Amino acid sequence: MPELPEVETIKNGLNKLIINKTVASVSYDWPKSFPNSKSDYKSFLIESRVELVRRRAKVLIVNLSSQYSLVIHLKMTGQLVYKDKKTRFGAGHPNRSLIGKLPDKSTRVTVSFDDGSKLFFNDQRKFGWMRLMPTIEIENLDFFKRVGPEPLSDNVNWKVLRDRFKRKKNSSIKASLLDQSVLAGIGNIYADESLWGAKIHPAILVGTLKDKDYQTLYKEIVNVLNLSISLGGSTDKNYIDAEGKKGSYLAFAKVFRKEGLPCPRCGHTIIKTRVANRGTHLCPHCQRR
DNA sequence: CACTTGACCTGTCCGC
DNA sequence: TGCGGACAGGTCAAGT
Repeated sequence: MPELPEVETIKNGLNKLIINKTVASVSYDWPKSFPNSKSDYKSFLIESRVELVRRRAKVLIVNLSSQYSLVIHLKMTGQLVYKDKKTRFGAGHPNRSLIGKLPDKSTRVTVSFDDGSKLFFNDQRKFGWMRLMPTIEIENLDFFKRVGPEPLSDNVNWKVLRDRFKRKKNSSIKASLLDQSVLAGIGNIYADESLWGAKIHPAILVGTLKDKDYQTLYKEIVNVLNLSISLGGSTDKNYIDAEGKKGSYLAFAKVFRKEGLPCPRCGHTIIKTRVANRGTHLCPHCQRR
């Protein structure tokens, strides 16, 4: 899915595109993608106004004037794409092939605003969801009660990272980075990229890490996430932002999907293996066990 | 408890 | 071409 940088990019886009718009109607064709009762969305989504779009971990929160919010998880293949009435996606338009023909067969939910513009929730694999709930109850969701701190928050530093990893000492470092209750927002791409930056083998057990490792790893996580946000995230297959644009981070990635290519640091061949049951990319020379 | 595996889905790619 | 299996950015429930 969209990881932290992709969700952040979508959030920024939506804050430019849908603030103060009023919902006119909603339609959906896959109930699990929109698990809300008809009376709820008629009362608290229709005719309510979008006030603010926020992000926590990989989750988007659209605050509505009804005191309800849409809580959205895009999981692996979810997209949130805005399309207004006047933009023409004619031949030659850069986003034509991506959003010109929406809705399409992957469109699960369509939110229509009263000015005729629409927000499409597309999701090929149907893992994602868009749930309506009272804004004050969001913090009580199990996920939000357990989720770890935001890695780019001012309150987080390498010592926080070390403390968060304490209870994971018998897990691999990669599995721990993917665990949202340890640290929020990191997924498979940025786990591999930051471990390469820190020269740490993904299968190393957390219990063997030294303070120096945490210092380096924390710095790499911040660098990698910030770089990706500045590049609009990573587009591997499905990801596009709220305007239909792809992200360009993977052109700068060092190991993710780079198996068979030389390591940009030492020239040894990058390999792909399996750690924590996930495809894992690393340089076997720089990242020793 | 901590940790791993299977399930949720569709689509694509690769080997036979 | 067709078919089976593995795999894909995430998370949860159920297993050990």
